[in-house]
This record gives sequence, structure tokens and C-alpha cells, in this order.
Amino acid sequence: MSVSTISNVLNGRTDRMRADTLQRVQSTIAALDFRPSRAAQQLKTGLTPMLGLLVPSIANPMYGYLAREIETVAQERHGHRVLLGNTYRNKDKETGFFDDLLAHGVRGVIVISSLADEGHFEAAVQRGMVMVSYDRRATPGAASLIDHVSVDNFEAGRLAASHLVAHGHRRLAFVTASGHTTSRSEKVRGFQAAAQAAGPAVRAAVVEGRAQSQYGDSEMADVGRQLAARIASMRPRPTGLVAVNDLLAFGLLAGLRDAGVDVPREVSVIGMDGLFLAALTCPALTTVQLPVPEMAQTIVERVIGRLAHTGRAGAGELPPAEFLFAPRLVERASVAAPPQRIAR
Amino acid sequence: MSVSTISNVLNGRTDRMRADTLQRVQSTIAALDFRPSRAAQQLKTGLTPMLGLLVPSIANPMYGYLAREIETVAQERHGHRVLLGNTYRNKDKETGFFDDLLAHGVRGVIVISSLADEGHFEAAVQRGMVMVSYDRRATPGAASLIDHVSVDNFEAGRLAASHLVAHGHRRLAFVTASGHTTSRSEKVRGFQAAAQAAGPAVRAAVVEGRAQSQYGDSEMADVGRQLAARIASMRPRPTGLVAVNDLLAFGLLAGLRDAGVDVPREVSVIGMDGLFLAALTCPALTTVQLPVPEMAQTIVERVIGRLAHTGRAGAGELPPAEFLFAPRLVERASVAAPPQRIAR
DNA sequence: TTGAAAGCGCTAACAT
DNA sequence: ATGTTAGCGCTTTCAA
Repeated sequence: MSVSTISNVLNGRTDRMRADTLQRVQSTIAALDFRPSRAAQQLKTGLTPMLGLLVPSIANPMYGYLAREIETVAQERHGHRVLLGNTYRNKDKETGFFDDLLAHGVRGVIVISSLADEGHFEAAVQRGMVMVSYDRRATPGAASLIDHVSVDNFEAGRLAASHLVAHGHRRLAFVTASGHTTSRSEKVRGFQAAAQAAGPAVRAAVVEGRAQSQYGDSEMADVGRQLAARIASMRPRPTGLVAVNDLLAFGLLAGLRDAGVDVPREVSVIGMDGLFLAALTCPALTTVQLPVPEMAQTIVERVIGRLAHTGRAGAGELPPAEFLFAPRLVERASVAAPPQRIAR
Repeated sequence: MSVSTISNVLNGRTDRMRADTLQRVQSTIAALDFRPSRAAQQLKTGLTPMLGLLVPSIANPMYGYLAREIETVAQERHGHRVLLGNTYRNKDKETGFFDDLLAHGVRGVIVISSLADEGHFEAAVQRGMVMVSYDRRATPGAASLIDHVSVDNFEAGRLAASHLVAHGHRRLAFVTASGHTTSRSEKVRGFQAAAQAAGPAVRAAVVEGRAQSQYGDSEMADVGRQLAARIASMRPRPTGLVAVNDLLAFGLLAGLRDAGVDVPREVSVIGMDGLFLAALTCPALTTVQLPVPEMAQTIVERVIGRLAHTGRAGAGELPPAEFLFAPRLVERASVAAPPQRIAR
């Protein structure tokens, strides 16, 4: 019963010993309630079964949902634990997180909805990190070292706008917070494309509001609420609203109610994300739903897959790729035909 | 420039060397972009700046909020990273998480809203973990080895019920999902105490619904929605409802609307938690708000504080304690006077 | 099939 | 003020 035999048992190389030796080792392990030190294993092997997960704020229900799915598949299917960090979309916080991950020997990291500047990401990759980014597209042209997983945001915008058009709306508006992310502009492009395809009678505006707090929980909803007041007083008023996400749509619904505008009789609203909360609003929110569990699975499989193919000889066996998921419209009660003109 | 000098620099013992030596070491560290390996430090010292955080599901907005506050203070004020795990309130998952934490050398853990059985917790403490539990009370009598941080749930229930009574309600109901946690029964007790104090004319019932899914995101809201249908058809119908948490209240609001019952004209509703989302419902939800940031700070300070006082000689310098925070009623639009009888 | 020994990157006690 | 060294708990090569 030497240390190497025990190490062999711990690592499943049970064929290299007699059955009774295995028995003896196993029962001793059980008797002592022995657990190998991950720190020592890591020091020796350079590996640790852990992933980093960066989110802007875990208090945001959408990121909470994603994080739950990611942690669950990382743990249940791959035996990896998850190190979580809130970044508040702050570059220094992101960089600090990468530094710590590296110091801890964690080389796989998942980044959710960060801002446009990707410089410090590529730097972290140079230092050996394997990174998967959610909700950003690879910069066209520039060969990225990062995997990108996201929903087809163009399609999401298109879906929403054409649903409104199909219901007879002619004055559409895309409602969003300021600050440009690629996902946001893709949504706008899809929205505009659908409006344009519907013919010259359809007008498509973009209404944009600035968030005051740096990164509060309710930031998005607050923006929606303010923008609702602005929209309520617009003449002519748009009758079909597409919100950049469900949270903003919740704010829109509340703000429109405050302003005495009835949804969906006077104005229709569509959200994006497909949070379970969207089924509870009043009226229940029609929304473009994202396939969160599927995306989470792909994200985790990519990090772990590339991690495995990276220590090896022919490094870079799995080149970075981009994964696009299709969104799906969920019809509920917040969309109806626009109000009729008195005389027509 | 020997290893020990470098170690001294790394650990802030800069007084033990000449200024120019320090300079030289520091610039070399910078030039090499050198970062000490946490794994090696940990192997040597037995310490690692990391905390475990167990939540039933991070997709639940309340836990997301708490987790955000906890991670932020752990990181910004104490330089600790957070290892997150979803437990789905499953004992095996909790035990597995403790095992992994121990293997990783993480000795501080925060447990949010776990179920009543605390046996495996005490076992983990025996093995050296420092644990802080949120939303559970210490079992009276039994001297616990665990810190408990929670809101004064009795007071929360009392606050809600007396608010309803003050608005003239006589038929109250506490609405909850089945499954007994200490926090839940405390809330009920406070609710009942307030009702009783209001005199014999006030009736206080408990309406309880079973969740079908094991642990879905929307479990709580679904229960609320179903229960709303049941409550709508009760004769006589309660006029003042206290929900065990905001999520259930959201379901109640949606279900009551489905049933054609107007809130607050026909029925008043009070939630508990104080999620930012409660400001967005229709009508905006009156709720008993928990001081989440303050609680998060106490939680983190306790784990880290006890961790520091634990490796030392006089072990157990900080005996486990219980911290109770006061809730606060936030009045919004979901509470009004009960409907008048036709003839009185 | 089993055992001995080197070494992963640090810290800290002990020289010098 | 600076340097030397043992050892934290493992894995793995090599020898027996």
C-alpha cells in the first residue's frame, strides 16, 4: 500500500493492482473518510475542475436563469464547480476576475454580456485562458480566439416586428437603453428590416433612454418606465413597441399603465428573453423567447471541450467557433390590433 | 533576491529589506507579470481566499439579489471569491457541495434557505467548515455550531397582518406553498398573533398549495396562481391576503386577475421580500421588505471573521450567534379597504 | 503488482 | 538584510 498505489486507485487505474489490494485501499479510504486535496493535485497536474462565470449582475433574472443552467450542467455533467463574479459591466472588475482565475489555476471562463471592448479578453486568452462569450458576436473579420454563443438577435428583432405588422400595426418603435452592444444593434437591424419589408406605410423608430444608476437591479425596468411616459405623449404615438428585453418591457407596461394608456388596446408590447415572469405581467407579455437551457449546454461543452484539447500536443485542436441559436415567439396577451381611426 | 525575500514582498513584509531590494523585486514582478500560485500558497498555508455559497436556485430573483450582494462584499471588502452552487433544496447536492469545498480547501460556506434537516450541516462543521446559514433559526435548545442570519419573520407576518387589519379587513388569509421551513412557520405565527390581537371579529386562515414541479423557476408563482383560483371561489372570501413571498404574490395577482377579482378593490394582497419587481406589478405590490444589503454584509463578515479566529490557538473565539433583522413595510397599491357590505 | 523518489510553487523557520 | 532549506499533498516516472 504505497502512495502510488493509492494515487492509482484515486485516478481509476485499478487494473494495475490485485483485487485484494484495491479492496484494502478502498476500505481504508472509506474508513478514514479520505479526500484528496485538490490544491495538491492542481499543483502537480496544473488542472482544477473549476470554471469562472462572469455576469453583469446575478440579480438580473435573465442572468440568474442562465447562471443556474450553466452551473447545473457544469456540475452534473462535467463535475466542474463554478466561481461566480458580478462585473457590473466594468472593465477593471473583469480584468481583476481574470487575474484571480489565473492565480487560482482556473483556465476556463464564461463571460456573459460584457461590453463591446474585447481587448482585455484577448489578453487573458494569450495568458492561457479558454473563453466562451455569451451574447456577443465575433467581430467580423478579426479572427477571434474566443468562442461566441448567442441568439440570433437579428431574427429576434425581425420576429417581433413582423408579429406586430401582422397584427396591423403601422407605427412601430424599438425601445432600448442607451449603450451599444452588438446584440442590441442586431436586434434593431432585424426590427428595421422587418418594418421595411412590410412596405412604405410602416414607420419604424428607435426610442432610447439613458439609465441613471450605474448598474442597479432595476435599471432596465426604470428605463422602460420613463420611456413609457415619453412614448405616451408622442404624437402620432407608436402603436407597436418592441422592448430590447423583458425587464425593460416590464417597465414599459408599468409606465404605460401610469400614463393611462391601455395595453394592448391602445399600444401593443413585445418583450425579449422569455423570463418566466413574463407570464405574470398584466397583461401577460408576448415575448421572443431564448433557448436558455440549450445555450447553457453548448457554452459549458465548449469551455470544457476546448480545455481538454488545449493542454495537448497539437494545441488549438478546436478552433474558436460561433454558435447562433434561434429564438421563438411566445404569444400572450400584450399584442392586439392597433386602435381604429374614428373615420377611415 | 532569494525566494524568501520575494515571499516577504508578496506578503507585505516589506520592512525586512532595504528599499532598493524591494524596488528591484517589485519591478521584476511587474516585468515578468508574475502572479503567485494560489494552489501552492494554499498547499502551504492551508488557506484560500474563497467562500462557498449555496442557494436553492440562483434563478430565483430573491436569491439572485442576495447572491449579488454577498459576492460583492466578499470580493470588494474582503478579497474573497465565491464558489456558487444550486442545491434545489436537495440534501445530496448540499452534501456533495460540502465535500467539494473541503477538497478544494474552502472552509467558509454560506447556506441560503435550506430545508429543516440540519444534520449534514453539523457534520460539515465537525470536519472544519465555518458555516453561516441564512433564513433559518437556530434550533431552540440545541447549541448550534452554525451562525444564523435571518429576518424577524414573526415581525414580518405581524406587520403584514396588522396593516391589513388597519385597513379594515376582517377575513385574512396567509397564502403559502406547502413544505415547512422555520421561516414560514414564524411568518404564520406573526400573522396569527396580529389577527388575534385585533379581536374576535378578525378571522385568520392559512391557505396552502402544493408545488408540482420539484424545483422550477416559477414554482412559487404557479402555486400563487392556483391558490388564487381557489381563494376566488371561497365563500365567504378572504379580503386580505398575505403571501409568503413576493413571487407567490405575483402569482396571486395574476390568478386573481384571471378569476376576475379586482385587486385591491375586492381583495388586498401583501407580499414579502421587497424585490424590485414588486414595484412593477399591477397593481404595484405592497410588501414587507427585507434589508438584503445589510444582511449580506453581516453574513460575509461572520464567515470571514470566524474563519480568521479559527485557525488560531484559542479556537472558537467567536461562538456561533444569531442575527435577526427587522423588516419594513413598503406601501404601494395592492392594499385598500375591503369592499363594503351592501347593507350594513 | 508494488514501492521509492522527485518535484509542482510556494511559506516560514532557521541560518548567515 | 538576505539566503537556505524543509515540507505542504499529491502524481508520475522509474526501479524493484
